[in-house]
Amino acid sequence: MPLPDVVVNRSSPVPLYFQVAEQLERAIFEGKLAPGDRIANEVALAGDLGLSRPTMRQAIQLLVDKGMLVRKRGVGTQVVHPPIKRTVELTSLYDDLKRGGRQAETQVLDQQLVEADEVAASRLKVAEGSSVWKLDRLRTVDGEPLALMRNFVPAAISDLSHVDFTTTGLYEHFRAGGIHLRVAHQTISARRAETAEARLLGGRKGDPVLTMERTSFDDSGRAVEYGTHLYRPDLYAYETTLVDR
Amino acid sequence: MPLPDVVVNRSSPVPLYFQVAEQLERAIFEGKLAPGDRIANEVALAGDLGLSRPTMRQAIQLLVDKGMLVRKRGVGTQVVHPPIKRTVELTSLYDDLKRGGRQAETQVLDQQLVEADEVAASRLKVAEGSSVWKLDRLRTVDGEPLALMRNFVPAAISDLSHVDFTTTGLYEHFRAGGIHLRVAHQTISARRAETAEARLLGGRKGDPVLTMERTSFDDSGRAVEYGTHLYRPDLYAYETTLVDR
DNA sequence: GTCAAGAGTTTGTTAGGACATATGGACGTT
DNA sequence: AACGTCCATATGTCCTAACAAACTCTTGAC
Repeated sequence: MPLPDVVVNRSSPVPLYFQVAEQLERAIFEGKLAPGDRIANEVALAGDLGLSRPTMRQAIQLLVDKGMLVRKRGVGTQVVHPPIKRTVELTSLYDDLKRGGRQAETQVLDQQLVEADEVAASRLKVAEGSSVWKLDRLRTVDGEPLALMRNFVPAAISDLSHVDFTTTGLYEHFRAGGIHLRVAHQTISARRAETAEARLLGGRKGDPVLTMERTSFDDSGRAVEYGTHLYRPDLYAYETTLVDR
Repeated sequence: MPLPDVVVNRSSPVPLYFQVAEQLERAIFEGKLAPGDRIANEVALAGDLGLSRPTMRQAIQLLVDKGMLVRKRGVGTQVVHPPIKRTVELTSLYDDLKRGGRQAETQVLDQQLVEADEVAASRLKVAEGSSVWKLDRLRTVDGEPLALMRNFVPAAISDLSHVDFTTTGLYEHFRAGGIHLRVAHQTISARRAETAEARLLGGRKGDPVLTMERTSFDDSGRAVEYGTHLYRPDLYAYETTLVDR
């Protein structure tokens, strides 16, 4: 019965369940816990670590939600995760790339205040014709065009007039302004690139592009951002982990 | 302070937290709780329903994880969800369409035992050359070709020899056989259709197609199914809700 | 030998209580 | 008028405790 060497620090401000989850996650990524391995039962684990069972359960639940562990009543908890990639989080492409250590660059094509059209207004739940920021960017990685991104942000949410988006990601700007993104709805599909799009993405008219439409909400439930993005499918794929509860 | 009329049935086998979550979810979908509304605090809600606070929290947490509610410490819990579509669950396309009340039909193009090639073997974590079922299907909706699906299932997991996939979905077959899918890894992108693919999907060579690669794991952590699917992007889009924890 | 009943194991659900911490507004000071 | 402090509020974390339900394995009957 593999029982990883986890230790908790009670004087740390980091929640106990989170400390445990982090260490278990690391153990799985490092291969100390291999897929198929069963971990000790909750009661024993809690006892060994000097924690209560609910706290131990909370730690395990976090990893279950990430798709790294599965529980079965009467049986135990087993490792599933094939150590490929971390769960998709609510971050922007910019953050993703930056963490991956790749040379991401952004070109701002357009950045101005416009009147919201019907689609943007309905997605952002603002009145048609109201003031929204329009932001067109081209993202390149290692010199290669990767994504063409168009975003709308209600003027009431944030002022983008003096923000330099060649060095700052949109989500990064929100975080700095105290706006905490919590939920996003996404729709992913594909279509042919139009002439202007293809030129910017370094391809030809009619090339297939991956399309993503996204609306993000903050911790007050306000719609904060609506975007339509185009990706070059030969350079980008969208990865997710689904977990059944 | 909107406080929905929720009632719990203690003699029901359905967990209390789930009963509460279901009714809150319905209230949101029916518009009784509008986006932006704040619900009563956990302690009051628990008291009114005769539940303990942990149970009430569990109910709310379920909806927070679904992206329908957001919590803010010191402030309260608010409704986010724009009542568009339910969360993406770990179901197959067949289930999705069936629930949508559309006329989904399946044509089995190929269904045989083959030796696992390198890719399938590595995804399914079986030895290269070992026995796997190969299943090629064409899904049509309302008479229109929608998806071309290729799936591999290890022979050790399930015997597909006598299964009629024109009437049974793959996931449905797993459930009937006592295999419970828990986690799936997906990669979504796009490319041009090849000649044979385009013909089956009712288009032309070079048409853009949405591609999805998926590996599913059951509640023992076993890889159960690996599939590569092609979708017609004019008829299908992949929708998700991301939630930041 | 086969199958069913029962015991043991492990997660699932629920309760009740306590203290911590972030938020926002009220109030008072500068 | 602007700023900072304090307090009420609501969620976040953690604990102890108990019983329920699902699964596995062993035991016993036929």
